[in-house]
Amino acid sequence: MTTPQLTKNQSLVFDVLEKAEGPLSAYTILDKLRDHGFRAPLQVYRALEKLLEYGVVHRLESINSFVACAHPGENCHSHGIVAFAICESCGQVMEFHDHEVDHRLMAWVRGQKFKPEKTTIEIRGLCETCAA
Amino acid sequence: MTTPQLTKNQSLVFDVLEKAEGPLSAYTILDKLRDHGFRAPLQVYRALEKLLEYGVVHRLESINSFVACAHPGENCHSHGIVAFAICESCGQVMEFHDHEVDHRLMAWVRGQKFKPEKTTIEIRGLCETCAA
DNA sequence: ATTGCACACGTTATAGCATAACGCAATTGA
DNA sequence: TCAATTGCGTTATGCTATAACGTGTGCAAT
Ligand SMILES: [Zn+2]
Ligand SMILES: [Zn+2]
Ligand SMILES: [Zn+2]
Ligand SMILES: [Zn+2]
Repeated sequence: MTTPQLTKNQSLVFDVLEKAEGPLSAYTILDKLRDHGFRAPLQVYRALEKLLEYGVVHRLESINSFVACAHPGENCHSHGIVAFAICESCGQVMEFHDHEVDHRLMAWVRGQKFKPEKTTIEIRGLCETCAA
Repeated sequence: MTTPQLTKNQSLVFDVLEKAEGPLSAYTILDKLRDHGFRAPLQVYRALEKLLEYGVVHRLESINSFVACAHPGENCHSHGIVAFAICESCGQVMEFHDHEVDHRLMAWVRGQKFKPEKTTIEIRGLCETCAA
């Protein structure tokens, strides 16, 4: 899927996420955009829905937050499963792909005749700096 | 860690989860226990906190729900990372462990000097029955 | 040109998930 | 006995997400 031209709200939300140091909750994004006319959560959630669809933003299920894709330009949807390491102290997120992990997980679910749609891999812990 | 004797509330919550067909939200558990005197969400969340600590219940981050461990008797914490396949149609959950997946993920984070604490792997999709 | 449709947007209200803060009672162990 | 710990009950609050309604705009088919 190619990323279409973003609408005004989508651009605003994406810019906030791109400039952020780490993942943001929808309500944090809302607060950062009040000066730009945002008044309600739905304005954020509707933009996020599209950005997720385009693959330029990821949702971190374990912390109810959103982060800009770390691979600008590429289409993250084509990399297979995306995994995240999330520092619980500073919020920094590392994003990576591992085909062997994909392969093992998909082999297992196929063996169960399970049809996968969306996979979440999130490792919470401490980044190098915060663990020191 | 060995599982201590459960308190009354912990037993009630655990029994509800064990008898359930699939994962339940905390508020669903609350509703099922109103006849037993439960009145407030905290009664459920406090019991869940302990059950998670003992490893007899798992939290499914992607659907804000809780499920009894599929490996009664064993201590699930000792199996390394636990992965779940969650049917989005019927709610059925399959739980499994894969040491190779653990190994790859842990090797990657070690390479980043990241110190992992808790890992979530959740595959949402359709089970064999629902995909037919 | 008019109609119909798709889509983004704005607003209000509501639903669903989780914890803070207080106090009380029972247990334990010094 | 006294202090510390743990579980429990209650009230209130905060955070996350969506339902339902209406508006306006652009565009294609008639
Ligand atoms: Zn990405
Ligand atoms: Zn950190
Ligand atoms: Zn388990
Ligand atoms: Zn199913």
